[in-house]
Amino acid sequence: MVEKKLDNKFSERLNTSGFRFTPQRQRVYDVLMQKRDHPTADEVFVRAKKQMPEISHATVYNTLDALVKCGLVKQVQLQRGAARFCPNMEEHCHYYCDKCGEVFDVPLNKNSAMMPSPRGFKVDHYDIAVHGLCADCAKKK
Amino acid sequence: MVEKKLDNKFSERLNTSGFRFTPQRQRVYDVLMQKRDHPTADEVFVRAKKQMPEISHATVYNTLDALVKCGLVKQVQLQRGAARFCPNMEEHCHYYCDKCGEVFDVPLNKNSAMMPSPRGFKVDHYDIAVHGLCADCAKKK
DNA sequence: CAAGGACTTTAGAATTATTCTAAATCTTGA
DNA sequence: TCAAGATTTAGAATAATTCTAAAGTCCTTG
Repeated sequence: MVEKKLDNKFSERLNTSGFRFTPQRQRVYDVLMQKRDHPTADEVFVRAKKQMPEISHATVYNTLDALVKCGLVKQVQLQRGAARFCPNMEEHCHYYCDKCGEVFDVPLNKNSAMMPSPRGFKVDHYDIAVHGLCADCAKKK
Repeated sequence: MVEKKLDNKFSERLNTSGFRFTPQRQRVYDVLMQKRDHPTADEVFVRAKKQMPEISHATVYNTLDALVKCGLVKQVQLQRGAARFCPNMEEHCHYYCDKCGEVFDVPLNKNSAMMPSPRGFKVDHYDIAVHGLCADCAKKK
């Protein structure tokens, strides 16, 4: 029971939040790390299936929730419809093109602390999106 | 055709974006103004129905979209699931309690300009949410 | 090793949120 | 007044997510 501890960071992180390591969870996390384009749960499902054809829809949803709870992944809700997922845990904000749907991360300097703090509110995390047109779409318009 | 122009700000704003004034749109907007608790489209529908029983679901959705396009209302996506709507067009951010779901606006000082600007990206608007626990829920925990 | 328990996965059903469709109605300008 | 275009409506359709029940896995204890 002791020797599996050092498996890797990923497995440790799951464990400390009370989750077990499973191949499905590894696979979902790998999918997110491999192509960092902020896929939806369904896109993750499709990609995960390529190497693990028997994985189910529900597992992908459950896993994404678990990873969010572990602090391994961020859930991003940029518009109505499907949530997107992002394994970049650095402090950053999302630039979102309302035309083509492209999303990209922009690191955030420390001064995000400029946010006012209503008394008593216990901040968990900030969620900052910038909507507009990406360079390409802006040109075309 | 001329004398309706000065109806009110609301109607003007619709017109300048190519929308017509309709009683349904007025009603939906009134609902948002009367109770500023960031209702979902469905909650708006229920409230609107009280004084306008024949209003339809689709109209509420269409209207909310129209109001967002006019710049009269903001759409807020704080979590998975239903979008919420907010008639406060001042620069502000949303504090959201992940436990009880309460949302409140906090005005934002001018220094929101601190946001980095990737070259070529044409910013339309910022969308800033702060997740955590409201004072009440933080106490209980 | 066997049994029990907790956690996880799976397929598919169910639910929720939103969008679409087609027909009816309304408004506006010619 | 008429035609075009916008709007509304009920209900169907779609999309996104959650739920359910059964089966599988892994660990711990006897």
